[in-house]
Amino acid sequence: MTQKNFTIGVLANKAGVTVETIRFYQRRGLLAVPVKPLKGVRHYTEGDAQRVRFIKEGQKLGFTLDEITELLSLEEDRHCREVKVIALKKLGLIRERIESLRKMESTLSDLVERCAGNNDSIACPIIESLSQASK
Amino acid sequence: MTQKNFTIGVLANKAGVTVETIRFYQRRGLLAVPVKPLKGVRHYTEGDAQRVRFIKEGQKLGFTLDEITELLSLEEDRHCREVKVIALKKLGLIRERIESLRKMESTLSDLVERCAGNNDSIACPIIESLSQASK
DNA sequence: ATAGGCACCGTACCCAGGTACGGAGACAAG
DNA sequence: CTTGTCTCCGTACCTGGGTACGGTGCCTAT
Repeated sequence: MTQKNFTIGVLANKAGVTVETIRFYQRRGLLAVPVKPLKGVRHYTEGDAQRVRFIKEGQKLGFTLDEITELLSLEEDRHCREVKVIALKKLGLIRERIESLRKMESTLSDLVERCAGNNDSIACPIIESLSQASK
Repeated sequence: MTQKNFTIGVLANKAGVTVETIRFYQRRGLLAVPVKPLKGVRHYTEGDAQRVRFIKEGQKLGFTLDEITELLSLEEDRHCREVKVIALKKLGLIRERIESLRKMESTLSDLVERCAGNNDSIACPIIESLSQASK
């Protein structure tokens, strides 16, 4: 379980990232740097691989590395409440971003629809709209 | 119309950005640098203010500065077709982003719902999910 | 014992869209 | 005519999440 059994390159491979990314996570404090024997290279465990996968899953849900650091610190013991708070905040942010993009989508699709797309029309509605600066 | 009438600070104010931003747009080639009289400061026109507002409107619709540069170059004459192509590409990207965020939102809201939020439960579904690394 | 391939480490660079700093010149008010 | 506020200009820095480089050390197979 605590057995150190593979090198950084193998760890990177197992977790689906590059060696540079592992080292980057170590610098960011997301991943511990294992003790280096006076002669030889550092050794990593299955737990390290699991941790990197946790980070990647967190990113897929939209969490930043700072948030993931916090989530990792809440991994052990019962911290459901704290975790839920972080998740709800992220959920709110995601919904805001969706709403903001939805507005862009709506305006832009309307403009595109109104744009003939031939170069004959009096004026391009898209250009017109940008020039209006309606605020 | 072509009358040069105000300074960079006034331009920034009119357009709702900072002086630094104006200078940044000049470096990026979005905005021309007016001739500087041998003695004195550069002067800007209402057209410059209009152009900065165009840039800001473009950003609100999700366009990058590079895309806005292109849109600005298509402002004059009839380039409706080319403009529409750019807008459609952007629209596609926005829709992709919405879809990606929607998936996050769905997964995360499901997890949040399943999370009791008290620290008593056996295991936090959110932490569990991140640890699964289901890919 | 030596060659090739990793590991180690510090540091610099990438993207986008700015923001900040600092010295020097210009200009308007008092 | 001096003081204070702009302007001008080059350059460095910021966020986030990495990617790249280059010299050296270590390990393994031949």
